[in-house]
Amino acid sequence: METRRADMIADALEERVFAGDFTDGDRLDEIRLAKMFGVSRTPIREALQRLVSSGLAEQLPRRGVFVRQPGPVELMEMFETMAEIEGVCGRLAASRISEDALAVLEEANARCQAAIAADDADGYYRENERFHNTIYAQSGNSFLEHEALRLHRRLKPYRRLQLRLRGRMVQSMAEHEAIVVALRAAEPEQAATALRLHVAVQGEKFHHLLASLRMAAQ
Amino acid sequence: METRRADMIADALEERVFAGDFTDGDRLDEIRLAKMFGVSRTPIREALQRLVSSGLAEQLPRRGVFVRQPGPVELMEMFETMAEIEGVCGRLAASRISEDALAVLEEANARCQAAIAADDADGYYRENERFHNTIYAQSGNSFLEHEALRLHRRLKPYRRLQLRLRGRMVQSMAEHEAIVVALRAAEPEQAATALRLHVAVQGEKFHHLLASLRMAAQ
DNA sequence: ATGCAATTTATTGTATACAATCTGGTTGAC
DNA sequence: GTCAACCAGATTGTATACAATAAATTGCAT
Repeated sequence: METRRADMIADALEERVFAGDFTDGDRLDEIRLAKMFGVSRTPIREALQRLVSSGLAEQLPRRGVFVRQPGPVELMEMFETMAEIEGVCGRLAASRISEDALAVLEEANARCQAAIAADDADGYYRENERFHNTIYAQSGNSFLEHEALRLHRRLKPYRRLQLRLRGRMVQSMAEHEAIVVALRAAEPEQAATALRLHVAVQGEKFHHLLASLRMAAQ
Repeated sequence: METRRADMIADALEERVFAGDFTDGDRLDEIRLAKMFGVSRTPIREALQRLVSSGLAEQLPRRGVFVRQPGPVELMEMFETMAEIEGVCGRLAASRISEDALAVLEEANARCQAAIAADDADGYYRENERFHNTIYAQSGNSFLEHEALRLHRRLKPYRRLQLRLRGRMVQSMAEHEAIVVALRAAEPEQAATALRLHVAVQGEKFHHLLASLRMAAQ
């Protein structure tokens, strides 16, 4: 349970950054935020430090902290890194995954299919996340798992966007199937490649999305 | 330049944790530290939060922050993760590395050789670090580079220990040579494997070291 | 003597007060 | 008119004061 106000405020601020209430370059004014949350500057400052340490904001000493949304280049880099890390998880999982976990993956995929049929985007996303988290865990390396979860969390808003593209969900499902096949066959390189591609495609799709948004803006 | 006291204190505390002045489970008493550094609790608390966010300490709400040295299992997990990430950097670098960077790698290796001949452990370590940092950078993905640097920094003290094993430095050098060959040949998988093995061996050696230390303790 | 409970003490979390420094604009010299 | 120095206001960084909560100690009953 979160009992520290600073932590609750940090969560709230992260939400609002993701939601776009605060956008890139905005200064996070301590006094303003303090009034906004009805607390003193102290817990605000602690919360801001947490944002900084998780990369959502940047601190210029004696000048303040500014939200720092990643630009297109950094986003692509983050997607590439995520793809590589998921590939690693897959390669390790291929030789370590349990039968139960394989069942969980297949179940998640089945529910994803159902969600597509029902046009339930939230349900799809929830099961999709479950699929990926399971693979992280089955890497058998909890340190790596946590790193993967961290990055996943950071990319969440963007990953989600990309799913809105027409036909992306069915394609994504096909990729999931291929991943399970490789894992069940205990083929490390195949699993790694399948996962790497799966996430890399997400990055590409996202890139296309960005490009089309930019076109639309002109 | 570091002008904020909190940041300087954070650096100092990290040093002392690495040096073993504070060991696993120790509570980092705010008042004690405040007196020790001659400041108030405020900058101490900021510094402690930095330690927590970098994983060197753990915070139990309303109870304090405690240093948290990784145990043998977590250390092996960290080494494995480092090995995988370096492998990834190598694979990406194989198709992206510049001629200049290749020259830097070869120069670093030459200086490593010289340091071995001169029995200069510090020099060896410095050039070794340069070697690895160059590969991170040549992954062409600065986000990945930063992640690699972060982990590297975290493992630094342990990596260093392992070099003290007899014959390890010459073996390590041979591995470096193989890595450069793979990179120059632009062979992604070969480079990835060479780097993965190189770091994985470090983990193994470190494990042996731990085991022998444990034997000696009995 | 031991186990439990109430109180006391110590420590963290938050609020406020003060110091240091950065920003922006104004003034003055050239 | 341009540029630099300086002053006023605002904002961050640090110190201290207060509140809330967890640990420790004492006292009591068994």
